[in-house]
Amino acid sequence: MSTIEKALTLLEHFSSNRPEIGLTEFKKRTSIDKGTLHRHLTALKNSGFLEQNYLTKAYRLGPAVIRLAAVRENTVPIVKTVKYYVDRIANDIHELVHAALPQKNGMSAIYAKDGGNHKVRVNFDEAEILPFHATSSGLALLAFHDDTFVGKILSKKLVSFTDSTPTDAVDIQANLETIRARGFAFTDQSYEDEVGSVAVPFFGVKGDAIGTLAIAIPVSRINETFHETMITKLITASTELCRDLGGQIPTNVAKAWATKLEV
Amino acid sequence: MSTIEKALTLLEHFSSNRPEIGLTEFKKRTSIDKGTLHRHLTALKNSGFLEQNYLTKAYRLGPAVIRLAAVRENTVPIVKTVKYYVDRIANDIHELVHAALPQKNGMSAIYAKDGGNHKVRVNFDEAEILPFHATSSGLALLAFHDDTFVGKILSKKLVSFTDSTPTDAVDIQANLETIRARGFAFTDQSYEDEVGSVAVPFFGVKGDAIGTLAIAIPVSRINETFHETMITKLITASTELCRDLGGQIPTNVAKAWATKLEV
DNA sequence: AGACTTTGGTTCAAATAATGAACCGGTGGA
DNA sequence: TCCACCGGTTCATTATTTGAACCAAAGTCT
Repeated sequence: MSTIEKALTLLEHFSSNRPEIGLTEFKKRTSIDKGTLHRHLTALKNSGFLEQNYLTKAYRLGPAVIRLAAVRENTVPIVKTVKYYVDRIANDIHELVHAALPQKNGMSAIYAKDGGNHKVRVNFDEAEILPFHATSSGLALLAFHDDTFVGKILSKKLVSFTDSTPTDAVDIQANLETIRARGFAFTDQSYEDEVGSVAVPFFGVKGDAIGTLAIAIPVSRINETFHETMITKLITASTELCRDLGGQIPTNVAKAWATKLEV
Repeated sequence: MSTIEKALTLLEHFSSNRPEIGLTEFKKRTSIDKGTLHRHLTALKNSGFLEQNYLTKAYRLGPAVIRLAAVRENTVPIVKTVKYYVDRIANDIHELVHAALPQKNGMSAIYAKDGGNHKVRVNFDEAEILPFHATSSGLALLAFHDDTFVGKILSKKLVSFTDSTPTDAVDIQANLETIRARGFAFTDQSYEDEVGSVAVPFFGVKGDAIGTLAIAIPVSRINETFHETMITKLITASTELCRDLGGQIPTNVAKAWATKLEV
């Protein structure tokens, strides 16, 4: 791993829940030498990717990322495009819908909308990293991503979040096979207790999964017919989304989705 | 300069006008060895900061920046906060208003609104880098930033964009002195022909300039009273903005602004 | 008040990774 | 068929990164 990658990995530790991280805390989280850490953090600071709270000396994300995100969204307007479909489904089924993109260690939600008027809601933190193996988003993406990437993810230690989190690589591989055949993924309390979720991938020009559309809902509200409704909505939206983004739906997925929609 | 900084500098080359850059084009723009460049670009790609157009092999910004920007905005909601004031001024004076943050080599607009119903408009590309020495935003920021930073900027070669671009470091230093006394900056066709602009800084907790509010308008529409109106609007907005962000207006600036508002 | 802990930050010889000139292989004209 | 241009790779040389020990300041306990 190059020095550059090592340094950029540090940025992954920031999230909405952990917006500022001090030198010592970084050391605890990474087991990288303090001297090295300090030099990396300083380099990131000099580049505008970090800035320092001048009182606590803790580091937080800097203004450079704002500009880059604006350029990226100008280049590939994924957030804007995805927003339309997430809103549509959310308003339609009155549940929490989100879209997510893959990062190195999990999916990152780029937009979410809670269309709910229910009392029991799933809480959801944008910019949180959703682990691949424990969420429907993650599984839906892995199923349609290249094998080497999947292998790399599943060879790491798979953290358990609930009693139902799958942590056996072989089981997960089998599940991915099923997901590939079906064209969608679902999980039952594998990441948070009492929460189930359904997800479909959407595809890029190469027919590779570049992101997911997903619905997270309290298990108490799931039943057979609603499950089917959610899947239909997701499939329809993803189909249109792929068209908007110039993406190509792999033929076997297109076939699986078509039979699902007919029923 | 560390390897990390060198690699991150590559990201500065991307903008809305130049969303994709190939290896050879990078080589032309940077005069870094091709082998080194390729390794750096690959490292950035592996970290999700870049991705490759699979047909042309050109690099473009990747999905990692989206997540980081979301976290940053969650931590320090500058874009959201600034939006209110930019919109207010734009709707008020019917001209192009924007807010910008400093990057390494210039200001980057984070939000812009054209409140105009005029035929002649100033065109404006968000995520473009506005050079410090040629724009009112840049000058307003430099005037209230630390001297070492200013020295670094002014010691580089100062590119000329129009016949009126100031390129003499001594002249600019003198101008910065004036801006410090007045509390605002203005330029006359120093970056684009026929375009003038006015800008005020806004301040962080330390009383340091962290960004600017600015108005860009065709010179034909500038006159004495309108000039004064623009400055008043900008000063009022920046004062409120600093309050929202918990920033501290340096006492001499506060004094200069107060006398301006009285008149 | 003084000792101790914890914080961020720095140093410099040893270890390692970055560098770049030359090279490779594919593609698209002329 | 040749040539130019593209992205990408190789490997000996070179320069940077690394990390254990150290420093200084601020807080905290006795």
